[in-house]
Amino acid sequence: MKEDPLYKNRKVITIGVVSELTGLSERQIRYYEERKLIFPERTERGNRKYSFSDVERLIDIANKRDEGVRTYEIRQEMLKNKKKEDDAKIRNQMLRGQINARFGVQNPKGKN
Amino acid sequence: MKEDPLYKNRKVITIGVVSELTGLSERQIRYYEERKLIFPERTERGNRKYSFSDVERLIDIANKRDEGVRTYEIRQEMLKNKKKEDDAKIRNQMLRGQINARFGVQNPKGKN
DNA sequence: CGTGTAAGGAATTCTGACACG
DNA sequence: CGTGTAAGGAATTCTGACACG
Repeated sequence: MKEDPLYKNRKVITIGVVSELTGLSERQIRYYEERKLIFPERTERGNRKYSFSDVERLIDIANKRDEGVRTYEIRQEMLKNKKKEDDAKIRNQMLRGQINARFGVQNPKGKN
Repeated sequence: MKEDPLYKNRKVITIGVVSELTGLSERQIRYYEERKLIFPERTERGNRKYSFSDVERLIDIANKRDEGVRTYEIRQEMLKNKKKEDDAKIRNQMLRGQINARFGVQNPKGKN
């Protein structure tokens, strides 16, 4: 896990600025959240906060929408990609497991 | 000049979020601007927008203040550092000029 | 389905000022 | 000097709803 200087993923941008950055209306941005295409965090009071990644994703979404792609379809595509990534991650972990079993680490948790 | 993915330097964070991020009061943040330690941009209406760099600089400032350093002194230090950078930049440009004069570029602007 | 809009309220931000020290 | 605070107003954001298509 990398840490802090992942400016790209830190949720700090309010919806007004996101609207400026993307050219989308606040209505649209909120609607894409309703359709589970985007997942802002909230301030204590409840104001939405977005990351640069979110902004980029919104621009992607806007382009897809311009091509006539439905929000549902965009979501399906997202889920498909996510599944691929997750699968890759799991394969990776299994590989590590194999390696440790054969070559490594008598005492994985450091217990006695 | 690098371009867009300089997330670090894009002014997009409102003062409320900056306050959360730095632990400083909005009053303090505005005051450090008054003392020319920090230079937010503004939205159309006039709301301040800060970058991640600004946030980091504010954290630096807060640390200096905790050590008792005055805002005036912090500013002097900043200006000193800036001067160094600018001087380095100029030396760099002069060097390029020398190189071009001796070895390069008959037609620097591409004109006929 | 995707987006606009008016509605009402609550939180945000702004500026200029007084306060203290 | 550095920061808190109350003041008043303007812009922001939120939600739920009606509208159109």
